[in-house]
Amino acid sequence: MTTDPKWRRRKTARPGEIEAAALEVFAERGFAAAKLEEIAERAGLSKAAIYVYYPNKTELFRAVVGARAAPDIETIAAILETADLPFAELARAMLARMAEAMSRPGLRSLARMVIAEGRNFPEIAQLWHDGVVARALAAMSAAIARAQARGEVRPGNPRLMALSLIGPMMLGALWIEVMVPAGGEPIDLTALAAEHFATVADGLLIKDEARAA
Amino acid sequence: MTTDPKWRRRKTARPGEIEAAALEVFAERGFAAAKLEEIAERAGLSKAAIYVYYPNKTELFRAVVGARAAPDIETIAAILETADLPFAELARAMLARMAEAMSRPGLRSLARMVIAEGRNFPEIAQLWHDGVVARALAAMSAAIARAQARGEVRPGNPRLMALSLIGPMMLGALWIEVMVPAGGEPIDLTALAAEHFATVADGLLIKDEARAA
Amino acid sequence: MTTDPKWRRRKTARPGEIEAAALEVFAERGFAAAKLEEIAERAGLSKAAIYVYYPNKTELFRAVVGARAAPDIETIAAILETADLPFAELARAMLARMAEAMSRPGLRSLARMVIAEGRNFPEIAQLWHDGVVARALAAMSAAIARAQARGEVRPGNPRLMALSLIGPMMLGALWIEVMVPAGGEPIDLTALAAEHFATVADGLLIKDEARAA
Amino acid sequence: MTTDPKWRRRKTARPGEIEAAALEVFAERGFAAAKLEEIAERAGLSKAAIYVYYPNKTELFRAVVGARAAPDIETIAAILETADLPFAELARAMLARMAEAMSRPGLRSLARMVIAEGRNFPEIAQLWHDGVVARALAAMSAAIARAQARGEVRPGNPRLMALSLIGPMMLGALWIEVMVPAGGEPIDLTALAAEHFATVADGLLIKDEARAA
DNA sequence: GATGAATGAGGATTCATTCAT
DNA sequence: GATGAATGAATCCTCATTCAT
Repeated sequence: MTTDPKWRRRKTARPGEIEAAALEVFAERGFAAAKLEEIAERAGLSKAAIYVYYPNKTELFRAVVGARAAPDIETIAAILETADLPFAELARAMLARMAEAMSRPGLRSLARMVIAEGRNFPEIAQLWHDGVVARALAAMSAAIARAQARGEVRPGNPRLMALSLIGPMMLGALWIEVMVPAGGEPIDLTALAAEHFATVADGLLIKDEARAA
Repeated sequence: MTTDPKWRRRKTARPGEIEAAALEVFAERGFAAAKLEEIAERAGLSKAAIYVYYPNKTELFRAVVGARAAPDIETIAAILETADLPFAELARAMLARMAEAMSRPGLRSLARMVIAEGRNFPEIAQLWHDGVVARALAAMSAAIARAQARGEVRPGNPRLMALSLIGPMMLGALWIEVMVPAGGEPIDLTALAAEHFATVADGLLIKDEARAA
Repeated sequence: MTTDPKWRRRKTARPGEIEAAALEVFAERGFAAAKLEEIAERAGLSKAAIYVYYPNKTELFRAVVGARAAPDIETIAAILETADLPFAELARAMLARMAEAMSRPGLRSLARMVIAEGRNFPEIAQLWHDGVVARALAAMSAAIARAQARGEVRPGNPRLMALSLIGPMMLGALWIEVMVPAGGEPIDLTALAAEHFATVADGLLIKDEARAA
Repeated sequence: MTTDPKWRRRKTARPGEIEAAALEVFAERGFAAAKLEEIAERAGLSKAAIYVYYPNKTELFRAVVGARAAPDIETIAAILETADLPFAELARAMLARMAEAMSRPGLRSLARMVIAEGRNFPEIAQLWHDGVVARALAAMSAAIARAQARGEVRPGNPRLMALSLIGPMMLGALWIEVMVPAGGEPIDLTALAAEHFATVADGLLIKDEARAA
């Protein structure tokens, strides 16, 4: 008759499990509506055990939303800093990478949470601004500016151009997060990346000369 | 005995006042964290009075988030259905109109709220999908398809192209909503619209022929 | 078929009822161990209703322990300030009044609570110090000093003499509060006041023979 | 490999260390508000280790408050039972001893705790009643009765007279415990003992002239 | 219609206590 | 014996909602 222990010491494994469960629940319900009880349940421990690792709900939220996007951002920044590639290659690779990153629900719902709770958690918004969004935007702007200097890209505000590049991928991700569950037509982010690359590289309009030709 | 001006206000004005206050509070705090007490305070009446007009918090939220975007959407759709304009004109006008609409905090925060609460309120996400986003997207896709038929726009998936058009404006709006309060550099949506139009119309890349020339 | 209303508006009556119930429970259990639920029960309302009148447990405690002793103190101070009475009369009357005041459980348990919780609620200790104990002590010291000046009372530190006067009454009250419930022999405070007066009178008074001599 | 000095401490020292820490914490916070964690910290061991020595918080409290006053009581009782001393000497010595005992914070805060928690822990109140207070009171009453029989002390209820003797010292001790931390003027217990002795001596003693007469 | 008063149902947090190591 | 990890049972407090007026 083996005794089934009520619990087992799992000090090192626990924080990860809790954060994973918390990410799920926060993503599903939002910060305020998320119940520690549900997080605890999904993490397979008791409500009180969460307090062994985090002093309160807010800190848990911070830990969950904190820096999780960093790895993805590193990859994208790395691509953009590959200075010797022609800009077209850079842009295509970057969009493809974004499509990939945004296809996984993790980063996507994280981004949605930042949008949702940023007002109530200014430090989290700031964390993401400083650590994620502003960094990505800066890397992209710099790459564009370099390409302009090389004569590959037309003149214009590089920061706004960077928004032109990223915007549709973000919109696609949010669409998947918000509209698809509400019955919206799904979007293939990879296809979007390809189509958007074509648009951004050469424009939508057929040139008059071409038409003329 | 002079009549208290509070009581002269027509009864019919009340729902509008409540919804305005509610929009503010929901936008600032999110659905779950918004308190009816605060809404009532801002609307200048008592918590209980809200229940005269709305059966509960959720219905109030629905009323607030429900159809508010419709007028803006109508304008945009109207532009897009002006069939006889060259696509370039359409796109420029539409982007300018979006910049304008997103410059006012109302629509912007509404959009953010839909993103934030869509998961918890599928019907609201659906309402926005059906009444706002999908309609706008459809109108834009149709305009693109017509332009393709006229030979003004290169071949490609019109829906994805529409996302390329809208995405950056949405991103800009969310940036203003979420990142600027957290210390992010502001964005001029009008400038973004112009720059994005240029990008989308002719692309970022300088053509080899042009370079050669 | 008369409906039995779940509750009735009692705005003005309520605070008093709540404080009475709270005094009981705080006195029985101490601050930390007192449950709002029990207070609510005894006051005949719901836990949440307490929060209509007091923002939290601590404030309720403050309200309960705050100034309740003031009336009794006024009486005692009034006696002591009757400057034209011989000191022996003053002392006898004051001790009798104290016996009376401490015979009612209200003030007695309040005093015990101040002793019990003073460390955890410094402001309450201070409130009692400033409003009750120090005032009484000062009034008594002043009366003694005046009596010394009149040659009725032997020389000596009036403040310490005042403690000699009050101490036994306080001890008697605490005995009733603490030891009697634990099986201690009861004490008749009135008898104690009389006996203590006799003890103290012949010790403080300069003997007639001595004065005569 | 040097032995960690922590482990050299003899096991038997532990209960004492725990009780010392517990006394501190119970005195500072009261029973209910005292946290085992804080006691453990101050005792330099883990919360769980306390359970090796005491089955629960209540028992620890009992152990702490239980018999600690006994030595002091013994001294006082011994003085009082020195039957051959004149009562004036007895009283003076006893008051001086009380002043001394109450000048140390240990006994003083213990007394305060008994007053504070007596209601919630009747057995502790009883323990103190039987082992400390009633014993002291009985010894003192007996001494007074003997002095009355010897004609040194005026007639009257010896028990009430004993309260007259002890009361001011108790009040002084409580003042130091409760009011001084709240900004009250300090009291010199030794001076109080002297002054109170003077007050009480000339009041309790049958005057020489009277005896002579 | 309007509101102040009241409440029930919850949810975060705390802490004495237990258990596996 | 000692402890870090874990938990269950509270308990405070909040807030949407209801009701008598």
